[in-house]
Amino acid sequence: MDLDAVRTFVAAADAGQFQEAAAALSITQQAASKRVAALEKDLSVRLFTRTARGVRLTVDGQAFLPHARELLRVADRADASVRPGRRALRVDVLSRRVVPAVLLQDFYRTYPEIELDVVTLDADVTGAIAAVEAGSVDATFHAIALPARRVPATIRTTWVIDEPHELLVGPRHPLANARFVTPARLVGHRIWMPGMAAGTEWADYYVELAAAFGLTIDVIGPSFGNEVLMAELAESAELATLVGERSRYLWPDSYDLRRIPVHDPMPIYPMSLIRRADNRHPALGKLHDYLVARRADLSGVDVWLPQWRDR
Amino acid sequence: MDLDAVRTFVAAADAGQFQEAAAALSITQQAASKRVAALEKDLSVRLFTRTARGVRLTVDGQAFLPHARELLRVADRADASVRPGRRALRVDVLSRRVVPAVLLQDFYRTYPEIELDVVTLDADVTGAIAAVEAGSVDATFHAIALPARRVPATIRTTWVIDEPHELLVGPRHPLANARFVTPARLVGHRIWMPGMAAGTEWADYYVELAAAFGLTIDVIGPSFGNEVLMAELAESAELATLVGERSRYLWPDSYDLRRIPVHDPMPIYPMSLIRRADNRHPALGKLHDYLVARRADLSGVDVWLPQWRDR
DNA sequence: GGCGAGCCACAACTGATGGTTGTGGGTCTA
DNA sequence: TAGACCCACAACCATCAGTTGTGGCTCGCC
Repeated sequence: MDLDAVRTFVAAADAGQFQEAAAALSITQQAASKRVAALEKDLSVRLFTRTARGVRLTVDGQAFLPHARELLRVADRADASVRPGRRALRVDVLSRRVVPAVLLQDFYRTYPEIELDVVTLDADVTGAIAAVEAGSVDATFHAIALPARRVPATIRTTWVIDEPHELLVGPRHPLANARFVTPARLVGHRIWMPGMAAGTEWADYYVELAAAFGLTIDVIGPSFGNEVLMAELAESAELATLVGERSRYLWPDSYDLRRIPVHDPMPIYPMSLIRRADNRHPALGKLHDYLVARRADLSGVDVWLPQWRDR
Repeated sequence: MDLDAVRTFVAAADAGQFQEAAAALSITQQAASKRVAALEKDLSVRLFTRTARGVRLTVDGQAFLPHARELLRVADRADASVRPGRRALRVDVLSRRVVPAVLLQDFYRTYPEIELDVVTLDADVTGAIAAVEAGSVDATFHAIALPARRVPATIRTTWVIDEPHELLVGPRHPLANARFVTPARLVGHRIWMPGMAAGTEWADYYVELAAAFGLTIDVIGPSFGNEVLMAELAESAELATLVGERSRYLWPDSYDLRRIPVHDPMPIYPMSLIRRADNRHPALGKLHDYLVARRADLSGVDVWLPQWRDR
């Protein structure tokens, strides 16, 4: 199926004749006729009945028309998704399972008319900022809310996310039925964070958290995927892991895992929206305002934040 | 943008290399490379970074990928919409504003996974039945519920809709604030049904209704479109029209029109789902059952039904 | 009734294009 | 260092999508 043929079909259906459709597409009437004939042959169905006054849709043509329009619309959007200047808002997230991705989905549900492309650069903070500076993405999320890190002058950051952490455990774990836990109560328990490459901001966070409260957080061992992690957790009476409150680690509800809130203090993972100061993409402003408005009010709550002193 | 190129792009993104993608599409590696290169040139953007081990998506490629998949999906659906044997359920309605279309939309909302094409044949009952017999549509809706009309043996009909009629008037009409009216109270009022070509089943219905209660229903004059009708109604202190309870005649809420129910008796427009007895399209059964289940229970209600004796 | 207007389809031609084979260059591995 | 593996470029060729030219059909109007 050829998109040009589909375009010609739609134009002809709108115009009611090939002549005018051809003119609109800057081709000859014969070319338009040929295109539609080729499309009809391809679909092995007749789309128009030809009359002396023009063309009229057949039943098949009528059924095909809305699909054809949809096809052209999608093609246009696909084109727009990469066309510099008019492209959709493009936001980088570390993973599609953690908070930023969840918030982006909520944002999209609130403003379905805003074109949004979510990508994962697989880069560290520096790489992501470079991508933002280069303009290949409009925004990214990283934990640079605290003063420890310098960013180029062209980059603007806004602290928009405070993600509380929860303990994720299986039913046989001693804390499985706790209503909440304090960091102090986690001392001695094994907390497992596989697949956390040392040096990433997440690893840094957990290392600092462990140091602050004397916890044992294993970042060793490669991750064999989240499926495996979930299965192991569900089985084990000792293992636990930490996840963001709004992260999506439980889609296959097949595992009987429990999320236990952590209080007093509540470990917060801070994240900023990072964008170029001169990026005037209208949707970017909306996203910024949306995130700011949704930011939780933690005043009065006893929270713990990392310092990232050594970065 | 060429769909074959898009297909190649998706295959290559999935495979991580051109070689394998090309094999899957039964073309040479060089052809695949060329296709993607052409697509990149067309979009004037780089979709892959080429390495010695294969290809990896660029940011643009990553953003483009979901759109590309969607594009192929839509193309497939478009194709299926006319491909005999595997095509979507195709239902004929007289107009997209009257009950059957509304019910089809509800049906689609209930079963979004069912592919559905709504067409308007612009034919009379006989023509519509012929189309159903020929298999060019799977079903149609017409007012042949009553015994007056014979249908071919291959055709099966089920009375599935009882549509009450309401009076539609502007704010200056004397009945504008009535909670309901009886047909008797409509005597002497001018009821306007423009665009009702004599001989259609709708015209027959209104003629019989007028005769039964001594109403004056003007079917004269061509319709200049519903916009004009709505505007005239909104202005006039005399004109009124009748519409089906669930019909969509008010989308531009700009007109201050009121719907007044008609009782004692309630004029009902009966409609049947008409299909071929041997049509085994699974969605057709679902539609049938859905409509039967939604049919209103009018037992105990004083209704008026046409006889269509002269057909 | 005949004639012109308007539209679509077929035919012949041609330049562009998408496919093929052949080959070279690059990187990773043994 | 050789071989495996993958991508890109070049040359070639068949097909195809566009063009112009023409004929047939159906209206509507003198």
